[in-house]
Amino acid sequence: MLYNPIVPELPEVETIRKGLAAVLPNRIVQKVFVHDSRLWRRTGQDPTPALEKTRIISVERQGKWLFCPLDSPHLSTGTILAAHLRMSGKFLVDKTENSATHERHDLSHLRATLLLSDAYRVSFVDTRRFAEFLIFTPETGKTLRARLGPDALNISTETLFSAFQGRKGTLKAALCNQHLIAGIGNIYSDEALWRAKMRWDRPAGHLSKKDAETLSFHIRSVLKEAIVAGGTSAKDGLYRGVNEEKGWFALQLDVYQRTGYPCPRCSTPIERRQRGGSATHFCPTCQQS
DNA sequence: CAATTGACCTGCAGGC
DNA sequence: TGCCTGCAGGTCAATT
Repeated sequence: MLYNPIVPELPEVETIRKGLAAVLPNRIVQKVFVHDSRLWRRTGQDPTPALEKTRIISVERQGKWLFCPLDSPHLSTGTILAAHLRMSGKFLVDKTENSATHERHDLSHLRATLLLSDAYRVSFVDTRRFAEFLIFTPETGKTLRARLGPDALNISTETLFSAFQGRKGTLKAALCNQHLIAGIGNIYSDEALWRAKMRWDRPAGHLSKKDAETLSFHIRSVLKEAIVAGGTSAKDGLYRGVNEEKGWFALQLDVYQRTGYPCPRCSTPIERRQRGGSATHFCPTCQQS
């Protein structure tokens, strides 16, 4: 059986955000257990004590980041708890009196547990230990937020066009560059380029307005369709929603991890190129613009 | 400044 | 059976 770890990108993070947003807002963090201090490596400090007795205001998302604004008399106004799932981070939400969830799930990579009011429990599992948590104030988070590009979900022609202007790297690299546009990774860059019939190795800076219109349309539509499907999970893959549910967008993928299969448009076998640490999938025949 | 490469991690498939 | 290698890839620091 093929092992296909599916890494969370915008649609997967958005699906998780919705799941968390159904429970977290207005609940109080009663207790925090951090089982792996590497989770906080960016600041090097475990802010667990400061988190307790705070109220979670909402659960928001920009790109692949989750942001939870907090309300506490002990924290300065605007303090935010942020999480990035990186490769394999997963949230599970259940109630403490319902131990079945935890018994069912493999918790050997449990990294943190948050106990909330009304007996809700949020478990954070991360096999590969790339995920990170971060607490920042508007002041300390300025750099992070400023370096993050506009969210890809509703990216406009104008925004895409100006973000790619002057770039000499490939379209693929620009699409995956979170400083330019936030939320797209390896799956959805391949899928958007296939839908737009564009070569992955075109210089990003050469896009015309018309090209930017075409590409931004396909970015928006592939991301929205994937969100409707609940994201992409693979057989035995890593991504799950907060209630352990799989997403079904894998059934709608046209090129990603479909090397050798016929292109849905022209039947040419899909090709694969290694690009740095990741692979690009494309149709050599009908992705020529 | 922009682009590229290696490090960080772990589990599994496939080869021998 | 078990060891070894390659692959999955988001982000950042270091390098070109």
